[in-house]
Amino acid sequence: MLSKKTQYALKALGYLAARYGHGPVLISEISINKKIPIKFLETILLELKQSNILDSKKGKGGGYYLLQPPKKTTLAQAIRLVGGPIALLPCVSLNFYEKCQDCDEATCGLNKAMIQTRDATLRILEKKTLEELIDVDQRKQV
Amino acid sequence: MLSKKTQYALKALGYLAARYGHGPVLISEISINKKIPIKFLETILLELKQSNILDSKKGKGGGYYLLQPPKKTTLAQAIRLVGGPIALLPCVSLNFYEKCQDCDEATCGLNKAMIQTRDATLRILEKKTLEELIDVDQRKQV
DNA sequence: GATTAGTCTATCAACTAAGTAGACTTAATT
DNA sequence: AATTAAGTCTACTTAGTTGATAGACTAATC
Repeated sequence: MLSKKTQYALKALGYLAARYGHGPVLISEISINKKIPIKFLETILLELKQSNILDSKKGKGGGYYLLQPPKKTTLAQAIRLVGGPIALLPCVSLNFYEKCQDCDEATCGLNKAMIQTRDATLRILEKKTLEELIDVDQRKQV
Repeated sequence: MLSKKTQYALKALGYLAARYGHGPVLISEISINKKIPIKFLETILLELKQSNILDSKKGKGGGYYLLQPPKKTTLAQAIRLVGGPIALLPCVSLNFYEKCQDCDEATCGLNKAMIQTRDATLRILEKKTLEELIDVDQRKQV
């Protein structure tokens, strides 16, 4: 299961994706529409900004906005930015790898099984982009 | 990523699978071989016992053992016993479902994407059993 | 310069991971 | 039968991480 933070980040990115090209969006607007605690959302958006996927504008008429078209960012990228590992075990994670102390990966059955699930998951998450997060009925707006 | 507890549980079950039919196995033996903190392991095994997948024998010559042949338990079952959700979001979890407050599942793009990854993951985890967790070079013993 | 909105710091609560201490149970030894 | 050793079972404590809240601060616009 993804952390709350990651879940919120995906929802916020989806909301911003629907508004791409239409100027900054208020934190409070995202918070209300996506039911995300506003102070938690602040820190998440700030972190996403520091990852250079978002930018913000201060003052009146300010807010957050996507830097690139939604199509350019895959779900796998988005998850890794805030949430960390996609794999179920550290020893099969591509980006957050840690070696097991107790087993040899060449013979470990658990490792083999988890690599398969990781690959199956990535096959999907690397194809889907932020554009797919836009609700079907809003998609024409983009 | 699975919780530490779930990771440990899978490793312990794998160890017990390799010893299935050969009497009780000491907690301390599993702890040493699988590098799991012994007191943490105790609580995990106890919980697994209460799920009726393991049983234990107290006193001298005691220990834990699998109740059923390793083949009978899938990895999906094992993970759910201790770790909970396999899905990446609550709103796509079969066994730990929670409705999102902010979206309609019929139109939500995130929901759709995550259902696909859940199904891909389950397709694998429901085929693999505890038998596959036995190290290749030990498998003949069973 | 007043208002609006993002940024930063500090704090708190809940949960997970892990360790400590001891009680209870069984089997072997005497 | 009593003792002892080998094991699980139960309760409590601590450290670290995650989730969530509050308030002061900074920057941009009007």
